[in-house]
Amino acid sequence: MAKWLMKAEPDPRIVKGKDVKFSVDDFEKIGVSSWEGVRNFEARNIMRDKMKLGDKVLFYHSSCKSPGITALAEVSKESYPDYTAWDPKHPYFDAKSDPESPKWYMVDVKFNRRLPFLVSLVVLRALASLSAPPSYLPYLTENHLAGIKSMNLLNRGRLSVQPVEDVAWEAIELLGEKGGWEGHLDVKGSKKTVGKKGSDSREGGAENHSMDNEAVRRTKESKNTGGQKRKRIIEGEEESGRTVRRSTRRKQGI
DNA sequence: GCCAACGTTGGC
DNA sequence: GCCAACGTTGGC
Repeated sequence: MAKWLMKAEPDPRIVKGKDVKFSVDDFEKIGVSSWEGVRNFEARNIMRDKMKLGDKVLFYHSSCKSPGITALAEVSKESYPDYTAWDPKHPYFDAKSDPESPKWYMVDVKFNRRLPFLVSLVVLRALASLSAPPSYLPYLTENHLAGIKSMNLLNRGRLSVQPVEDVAWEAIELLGEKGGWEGHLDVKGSKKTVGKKGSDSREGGAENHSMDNEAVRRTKESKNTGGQKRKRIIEGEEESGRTVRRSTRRKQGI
């Protein structure tokens, strides 16, 4: 059984007069949701070709105060055309998608359970900067740490539907279940830079002298330093002509 | 609100 | 088929 991570936006955002937010609260309430609105070929291909019934899903909060993994879910229906692309009134309308040969696909995902601890992006980045599992997370193995380091989430920020390795899944599940980094990793560290905008962004105020917070800071400084240019071949398809460009978001399916 | 990263488009 | 320009993503 394969494993995946899927992003959604928990904060309200109006597109074409409709709110496209979809939070873990919404998800839990609704139980099962279609995953419409993905307008990126690689993510689409994963949903269309790879995601199978019963596959496990990490539910991720994106574009919000504390981005991170909030819940576990699973695929409850395999791919079918994303019909929202055909409705001109819909936020995710795409004039290039034709019911006769659908361009965009989606799956249904079923809410399983919340993680007691938010496994935030900040925490994951901080852990990924360590060379060994920290002593305050005794359940975290070297393999887990390696799994975290190689997560698409950390290395390919913009892919909204992405594969997750078994060992990374296990690490996330343990972290979300057990926590244990409080007081060690500066989770509130996602706060704004105090003072000037733009230029020299340090981490907000806090005089963090612990090794762990040092890890957080270092991570932030060395962030996505572009680096390797990658060429990504999206198997199977070249699309021509202009399309709706949104690629990551989705709307709530009510 | 800013802006780096990067996916997509389209001119050549 | 390359690559500059463009527009979006999404963390901060």
